[in-house]
Amino acid sequence: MKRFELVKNDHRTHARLGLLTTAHGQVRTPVFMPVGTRGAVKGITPAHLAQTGSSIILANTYHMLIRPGVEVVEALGGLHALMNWNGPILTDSGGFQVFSLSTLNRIGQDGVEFASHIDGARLYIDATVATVAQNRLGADIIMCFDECTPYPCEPKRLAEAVERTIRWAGQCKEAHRNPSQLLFGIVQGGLDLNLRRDCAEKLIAMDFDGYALGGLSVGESHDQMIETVNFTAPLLPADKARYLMGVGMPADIVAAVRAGIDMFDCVLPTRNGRNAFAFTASGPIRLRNSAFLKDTSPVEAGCPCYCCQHFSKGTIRHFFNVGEMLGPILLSLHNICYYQRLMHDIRQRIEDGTFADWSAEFIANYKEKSTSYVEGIEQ
RNA sequence: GGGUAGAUGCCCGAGUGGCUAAAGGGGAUGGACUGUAAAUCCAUUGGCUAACGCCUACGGUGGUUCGAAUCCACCUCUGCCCA
Repeated sequence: MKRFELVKNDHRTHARLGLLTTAHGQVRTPVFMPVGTRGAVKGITPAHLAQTGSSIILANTYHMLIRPGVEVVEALGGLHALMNWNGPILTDSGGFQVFSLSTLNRIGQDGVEFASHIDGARLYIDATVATVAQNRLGADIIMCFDECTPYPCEPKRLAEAVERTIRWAGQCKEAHRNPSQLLFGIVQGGLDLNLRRDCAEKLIAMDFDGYALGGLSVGESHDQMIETVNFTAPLLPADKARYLMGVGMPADIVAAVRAGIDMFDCVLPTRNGRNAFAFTASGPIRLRNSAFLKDTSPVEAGCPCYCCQHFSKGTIRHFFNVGEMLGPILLSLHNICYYQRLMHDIRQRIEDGTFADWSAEFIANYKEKSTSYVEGIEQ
């Protein structure tokens, strides 16, 4: 069975349409995957999630290992039952926590020793542990255990991380016991293009079901990230899915699709939604701002989501102002709906051949509207 | 009428002679967030100014002092207790 079918290549960019087949259904790419780290996409019921056009969602191995643990997930009927999601699920291996919880772990040659961020309990994760856990959780796509590096990063550290990531990838491949689950390798290397190429070549030789780009959107600028994606994506096999992990802002996604990326995940729509930040076609808005006090219009005119169909900006501002949980819930829902509409537009544009101009204009517009986005984070 | 406690910036509230335009909350305003330790975090919040700085401020009026939100006198108002 073919796991990834290339449906169409855009003529003027590296963008492509694809169809990813998993044990729980097919996914049209380019795709955005909402993040449900601990088994739930924060604030959104699976029914509402499906209504946004989401076809595949994420969960996180590290967090599910900490609580409730693999055995409990199994006892509850597996990840799909726990999440009440019958579509495809992808689990991240915990490699991102090597980065995000760097103050709570110690990286060794063979694995990573975590001190639980909940109670300090020791949790050792290596390639085998991560792979076996993901086999048992039962996700449709599982990720190799990798070392996500920070930005900036010492060249020596970066090279060591790439070396470990490659070695661990081989161990993941070896430990992988369930062929109905797709296993993706992860290309690391920071902004070092030679390391990226090296890592990609070695992973490709191991023949994974798909390839991810990791270690990006960790503090570098949009342009730095896209430069790295532009260089690395074409190195990957055309007949396998390409996944840019953790990305990103709408313009990041559009730019990466231009480079030939098929899959994305990001916490921005839900996290920013909880923090009163709404993505809209005419740029981001912050619903806590007093400008919306008596605004009777929806967050985004024409948006079909439940939030925009039934609530005004003024009402949502009120919910945030008084701390009602409905505010975060509604904006999370809207933001995911926005992201899925964006992905739909992207696929449609590739389909009808108007993606190149449209995407260039989209990126230019978005850059203009978001200052922090252009500047990146100075370190 | 007698006694007693108090009056601080938008609000609550610390501060009992100089380090005070005044702690800490709250509220308000703005910002950040990229494979989620985040329904979180950060900044600003008397006036004028680009800034140095100047002015006005701790119930009121006077006073003591080189210097007062802080000490003294009187006044005004508020809470509580007793008649």
